[in-house]
Amino acid sequence: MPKIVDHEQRREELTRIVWGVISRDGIEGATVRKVAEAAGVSVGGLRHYFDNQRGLLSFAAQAVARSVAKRITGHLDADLPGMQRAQLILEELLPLDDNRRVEVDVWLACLVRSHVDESLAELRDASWSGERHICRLAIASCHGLPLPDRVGEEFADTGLEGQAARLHVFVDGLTLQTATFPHNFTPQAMRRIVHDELRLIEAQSKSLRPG
Amino acid sequence: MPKIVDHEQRREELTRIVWGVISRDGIEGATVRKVAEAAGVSVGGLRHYFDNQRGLLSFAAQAVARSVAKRITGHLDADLPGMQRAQLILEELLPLDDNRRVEVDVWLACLVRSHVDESLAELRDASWSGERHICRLAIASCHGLPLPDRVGEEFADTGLEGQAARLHVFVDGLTLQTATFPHNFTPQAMRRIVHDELRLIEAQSKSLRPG
DNA sequence: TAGGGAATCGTACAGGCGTGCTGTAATAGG
DNA sequence: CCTATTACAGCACGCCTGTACGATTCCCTA
Repeated sequence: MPKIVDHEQRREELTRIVWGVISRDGIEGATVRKVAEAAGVSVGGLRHYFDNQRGLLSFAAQAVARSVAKRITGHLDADLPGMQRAQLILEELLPLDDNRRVEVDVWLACLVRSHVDESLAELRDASWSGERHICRLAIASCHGLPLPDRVGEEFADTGLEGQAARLHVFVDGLTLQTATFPHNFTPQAMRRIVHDELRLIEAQSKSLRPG
Repeated sequence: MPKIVDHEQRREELTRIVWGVISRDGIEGATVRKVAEAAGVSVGGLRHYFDNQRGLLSFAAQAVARSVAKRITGHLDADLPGMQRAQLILEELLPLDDNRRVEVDVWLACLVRSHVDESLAELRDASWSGERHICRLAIASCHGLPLPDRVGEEFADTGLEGQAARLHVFVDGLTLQTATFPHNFTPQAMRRIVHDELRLIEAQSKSLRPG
């Protein structure tokens, strides 16, 4: 058996190629031919790893979620001050460098396409839950509270839960704007906006939980 | 001269059709054939009003901006309490009913496509400026300050300008989330979220501008 | 060393796409 | 009534798409 290539690893490699094509040409420009050309393989060769185009795009979108989740758990393992950890967690969702910019482009493209393509609906909902979880992690870190363990675990305090929902909206808006108008936001500006927001949340905690 | 139809009015009618197709099938599904079928005309007939597909989509996108602007100026002319006016202004940007939902779908689809399609770049930037202006109008209304006259006119107070930028991010995030996850937001919930945000801004004004 | 399955290639097909072009019905002005 | 002009229909062309499938190359195993 000439299993010269690691099947899963090759899929990951090809996924990076797909990200690049989506980021450059949009999701409607991510045709099997373009992806194959960018990867330096034939269209037939691509289909040994992905049954069809839908599977290709779906896998690429899932890979974004995995990539983000991996980086975030890395920050959770590190021993950092709460505010700094919250900052780093949220920064993983923003287009602060080329890698994250590509991921954001893919995320946004798939999110919008999920309006039409039902094969992305499940992933879209998972993305929502994951993002909300990330916001809860940031809120908990910000206030020095114990971090929620699993996705979907709400705060008992409805005030904190409201803060997480608000932060979720804000982060999505910031992601949308920074991805769509990159010339309006330097990386420093993005970090500053996140920082200011976290300070605001921290300040609100004092009025919510006096003592 | 058999000018039986008003050219401009017919373009507006067809534009509504285009909105519906984009909302249902996405912008990549808005082909000239589908639009023609939805409008009950032939592809050739469509081309008497729009030179090509790009012009069709571009006009439809511009029409969204015009439609929103028209409703907002209506609220500005009305004599209302500041907070209520700010609320109504911002609500025009959200998918609170079927009409606005379609507009939001078109807006979002065009915004994302503008990443790739340079023919939408100008409109995208105009949309940004217009939205920022709307946020400034809301901030001014909220604080009982005189409204800025023209698009692009910044507040002299950098604190107010920062509030407008923050509100802009928040509104974009709320629009994205409510458009993408409509089952998570009832119209009442959307209004409530906007209301809470305006109250927060109002409260911040007291600390920013004591007296 | 022989063979077999994995990996990849290249082509073919059917369908949808934007767009150009021609034909035709209908009306307002002379 | 005649005719120029508008509104629209419909077809044709070339391109690009996703997918199916047979051919080919290559490495590992027996």
